Amino acid sequence: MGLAKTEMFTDEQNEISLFAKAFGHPARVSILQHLFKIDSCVCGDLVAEIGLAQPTISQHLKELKHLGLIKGNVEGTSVCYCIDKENWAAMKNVMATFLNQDLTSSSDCC
Amino acid sequence: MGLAKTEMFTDEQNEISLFAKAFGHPARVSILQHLFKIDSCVCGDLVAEIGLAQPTISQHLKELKHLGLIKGNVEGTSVCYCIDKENWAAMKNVMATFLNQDLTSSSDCC
DNA sequence: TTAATTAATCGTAATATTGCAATGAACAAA
DNA sequence: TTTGTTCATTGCAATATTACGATTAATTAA
Repeated sequence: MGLAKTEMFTDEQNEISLFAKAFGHPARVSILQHLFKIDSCVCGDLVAEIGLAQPTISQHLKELKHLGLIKGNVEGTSVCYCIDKENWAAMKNVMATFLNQDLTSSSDCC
Repeated sequence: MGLAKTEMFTDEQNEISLFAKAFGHPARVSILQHLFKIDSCVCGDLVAEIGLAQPTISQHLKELKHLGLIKGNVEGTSVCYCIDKENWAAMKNVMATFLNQDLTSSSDCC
């Protein structure tokens, strides 16, 4: 159905999956890496950097902004996007907890 | 179009997004957490644990297995699934590199 | 004002994902 | 053998995602 039944999962599970979904497209991974690299950016640069049309980039930026991972400031006719480092750190904690589960257990059973 | 143009991104970006996509559904997050928790590999107890139909769980397991994050051994009529810890560790390295990008830079620009 | 620039939004087509009923395959016990 | 159990696969319907042309909104410069 394409519909995730969020009510049957914990808040943590839903949060992890929402963050993961944001990284689940190479264009968004690329956008985030680029924003980290140059430390500040405008949308037009991203359109040139990544080979997708301007509305497509804008749509990906909107998703990342909605999740709080980036923020955008209007500067004249252009918009300055950058990583929201506070929220990024919070997201990283959530993801790290999930990814580091294996530290507690030890042996392979199968 | 729903089609990711993988050829315009780096192998690393595509790999990150593939792993992230696997975690982009709460059911798969829940399956992985459960497999970690009970450590001894359960089988279709997952169907009881999570509130989804057996074919749905089986489909999610197939995706996780295809990515190498879990492995399954047939034991009589049941199948024993567990985390592939070696591959999990490799995945964790890839994801950690992506998530820890912010450690190098410092100041917020916007 | 007008023109140029930049990015968001709208509308829509193509594709992907999710979920499950029905069925099938493999195995164990009777 | 027959029956029951467990899980995979098939086939579909419902929904979500992705991409982009066309347009709009906001701003700057002339």
